[in-house]
Formats: sequence, structure tokens, C-alpha cells
Amino acid sequence: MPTAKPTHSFKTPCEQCPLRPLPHFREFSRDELEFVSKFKRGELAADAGATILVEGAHSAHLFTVLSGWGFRYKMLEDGRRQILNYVMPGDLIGLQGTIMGEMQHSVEALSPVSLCIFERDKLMSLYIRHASLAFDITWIAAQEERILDEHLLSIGRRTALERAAYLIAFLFERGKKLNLFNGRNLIPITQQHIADTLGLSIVHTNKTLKKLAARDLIRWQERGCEVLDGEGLKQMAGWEGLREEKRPFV
Amino acid sequence: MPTAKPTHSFKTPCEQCPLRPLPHFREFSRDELEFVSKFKRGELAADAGATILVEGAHSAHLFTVLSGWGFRYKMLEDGRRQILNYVMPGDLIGLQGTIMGEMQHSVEALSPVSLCIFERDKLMSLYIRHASLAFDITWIAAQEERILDEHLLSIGRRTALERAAYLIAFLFERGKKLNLFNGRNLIPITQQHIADTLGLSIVHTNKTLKKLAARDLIRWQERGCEVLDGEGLKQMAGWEGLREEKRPFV
DNA sequence: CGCTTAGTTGAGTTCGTTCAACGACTGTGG
DNA sequence: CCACAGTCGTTGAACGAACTCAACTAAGCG
Repeated sequence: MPTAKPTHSFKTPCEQCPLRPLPHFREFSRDELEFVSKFKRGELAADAGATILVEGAHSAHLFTVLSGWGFRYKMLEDGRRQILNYVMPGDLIGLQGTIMGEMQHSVEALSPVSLCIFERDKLMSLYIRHASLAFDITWIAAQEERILDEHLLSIGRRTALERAAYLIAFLFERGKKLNLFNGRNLIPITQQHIADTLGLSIVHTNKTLKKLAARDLIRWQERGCEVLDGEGLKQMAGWEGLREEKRPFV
Repeated sequence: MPTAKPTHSFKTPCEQCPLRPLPHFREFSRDELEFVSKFKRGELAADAGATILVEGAHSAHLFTVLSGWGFRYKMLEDGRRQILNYVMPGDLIGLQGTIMGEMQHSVEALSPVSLCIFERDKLMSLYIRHASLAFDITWIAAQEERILDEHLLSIGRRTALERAAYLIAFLFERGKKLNLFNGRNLIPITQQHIADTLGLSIVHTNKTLKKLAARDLIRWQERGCEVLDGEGLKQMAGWEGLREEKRPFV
């Protein structure tokens, strides 16, 4: 279990951020970009499987994901693990730790991940000097809350088959918006991750995924889940999909 | 199903807010109080069982709970309901709708509830003029996220007995901090609510609660759950409890 | 007094679990 | 280059948790 995280002092200026041109994100003023650029302290690269943040830690940093896939999770004493949500480019991580002291969940990289590092001490000055960015951070927190609401509904009230369909459709939609697929719609995830997200055992998860595959909705391939029919998955889950909306990020 | 909500133009000044003296909340400066008082537009009273906010609505308001118990929930097409969290004094409701347009969950009163009404249009001016209060709103959103994380862990990975113990211990701790109990530790909730929170059927919920009662952890009484041993519940759930920390509210 | 809501209990069924074993693939060291 | 261990996915069988169906009690209310 690699925990080390190579720190690069390498720093792409925010004005040239590869994320900003994506139609999924809102546009930023010169003024905002300039401030964020000063707020940014450096970059960090994590290998697949590396732990980015640990439950219980008092992180001095706040991160924005630049590229790659990861996930947030919590564990019980005896090792039972629950994946709470997935993190993708544009997502802010470590906000809880920054605002309230201690992290209460861990974050792990699913693929190689690169992150922007921000200084937690400067967050208050962002609130004072750039209300629009402060509002954005609240927006991001409220959005995360929405997603957690939907996950809760899913785990609590959907059947195993619906749950699996929902999760994969969800990851697929997010990945599409962020332009994360090149040709093949491959989500870099193992069945163990799916099981730990859905609150199912790995055996039953496997059998459930086989049912989705039998209906030609997905195909399991080389360390990942290939989505064949995103709409079919949404229909199976009874899920409306994500809202079409420009979102902010820091 | 009562949906009407009697609107009072009655308005307690924030400086005399009954919540502010509670040790659970942080202190506020004169300046902050003055601003919040102007931000407040009125009060609203909801009967037990009344719907305060509806999924899909574009609410023009933001509320802070002044007194009473309520809950947030989402429903699937076919009527399956998932309770996401409970709302209690000091909680902000309608933030999602305010920031992102449309509410994606409903809120219902569990007991008679009174609320402060805020104008959604003035939220931006709060961000511009009072960074500390803006930070507080982010704090509240991040706190809600934490609670949802814990609920997700609970539903996904705890057994039925652990889940039930966790939920009741959670409601009990929150109620205690807010001084909501007078003598008897009675949580105003039905077994149907518990079932819809835990993602269980009502029959199995009943049998699970009986087990907790058999261990003298709770007792079911006149329209509610009486807590006999909060520590025992936490232990049974393997839950650490809420952090001891002053929290903000608006 | 009947009607409704909330809680209780038993019986039978379904869904999901654990246990166990095995195949395919990857990376590593001798 | 092969042997070996480790991870990931797959499958069958037996068990257990949670569900549905159904019937019944008790309390509250018009």
C-alpha cells in the first residue's frame, strides 16, 4: 500500500490550466485567475493506489484535482470500508479538514492523479477578498452534498441491480463531462471498489455486474468497466442524470 | 398530508435569538448580528407533518430552524422513500435550492417547527460584506457533508442492529447539545421514519428496535423513542460520537 | 362508535452473504 | 526463462439476514 506522495514544486499557472477551457466549467475573470494563481502553492502527483489524505490527519493543505480518478472513503474499526464518493478533475479535496481541523475520511488515487496544492491559511483571505470564489466553494460543497444525498437514496432504497446501474451511469456521466474517455468508455475501477461503494459483498457485486453485462449495458475489461449503454443504465436505475450546468472550481 | 404553511410576519430580533446563548453555538459580534437581523425577513411556523420544502421547487427563501424537529428526504418514482438527515435548531435549510436553483430533496416537520426566513437574493451581499458569515455557511455545508458521510458508512456497512443504534445515538447527541429534552429523553419519531432512514423495511426495523429495547438501551413510548443509555448505543454502533466543538449558524 | 395510524408478531420467501475453490493475468526474483 | 506469489474476476453451494404478506392489538379522534 503506497502512501508516499512525490511532491513536485512544478507549477502550471492557472491562466494556462487545462481544465478551464472545458465547457463544463464556468469562465473566470482575470482578477479571479490572478488570485487563484497566487493562492496555489504547487502541484502533487500520486500513483494509482496511493493515499492522498488520511482520516484523522490535520492537513495543512487543500487540493484541487487536475487529472485522474480517485475516491473518498471511511472505514470501521474492523476493516469494513465504505466508499463515499469519487473524485475527478475540478473536485476540491480536504475542505473538511481545512475548515474543521481534522479529516474524517481518507482519499486514495484510482489512477495516477495530479493535484494543485493550496495553502489552508490563505483560505480566509479568499473569503475576504473574493466573494465570488468564496461562493464557488460553497457551491462545490453544496454540490457534493447533493451527490451524497443521491448515493444515500441509492444505497438505502435501490435494489442491487439498480444501485450498480446508478453508480456506473453516474461515473460515466461525470467522466464524459470532463472528457476523461478517449474512444473506449473505460472507468478505471475494480469490482471491489464497486462493492464497497454499493454496500454489497464482492461476490454478489460480481453476480450483479454479470446481469448488467448480460443486458449489454456494460462489459468488464482489462482492469475496468466499459460502458456500452449509458442511457440504458440510467433507465435501469431510474435515475435522471446530472444537471446540465456550468460549474465552478478553484 | 398538510402542505400549507402559515406565514407569520412576526419577527424576533436576532439579538434576542433564544439559540445564541446556547454553549453549543459560537458567539457573534454586534456587527454580524446586525447584518443577520437585516437579512432576516420573517418567521414561519409549520405543524407536525407539514411539508416545509418540496423536491423540484424553486424556493425564493432560505431558512434557519429556530425550534422543533424535521427531516430531509428523497423519493423514487414508485414511492420508496429515503430519509437523508434530520434538521434541528440552528440548521440551515434550502441552501441547495438557493445556490443551484432547484431543490433536490423535500423537508418535512416531525414536530411543530418554527423557522427564520431569509431572502435568497441577499445571500450574495452576505458573501461580499461579511466574509466571516460566508465562511460559516461553508462550515455548515461541510458539516452536513460529514454527517452524510457517516450515514453512508452506516447504511452501507453497518448491520441492522448497529445502524439502528447509531441513528438513535446520533439523534440523541444532537438533541442533547441543543437542549431539546426536558427530563425524558424522547425523540419524536415513528418507526416508519427509522425504517426509511436505515434503508430497512418497517417490520424488520420493529424487530431490530425490540432487540435494542431488550438490552435496555431504548424504550418505545407514546409516539417516540426514549433513550435509556446513549453510551451503550454508541458502543453497540461502534460510533465515536459528535465532536465537541462550537458551531456557527445564521 | 367506526376509522385511522402506529406498533407487534409469525410464516414463508427472496436476496445477499460467507465459504471455498479455481482460472487468468501481472510482476518479480532466482 | 521459469517458478511463484499476488491480485482480480468467476462460480457453486449452503446459510442467514431482511423482505413480503397477513393478521392482530392499542391508542387517538371525529
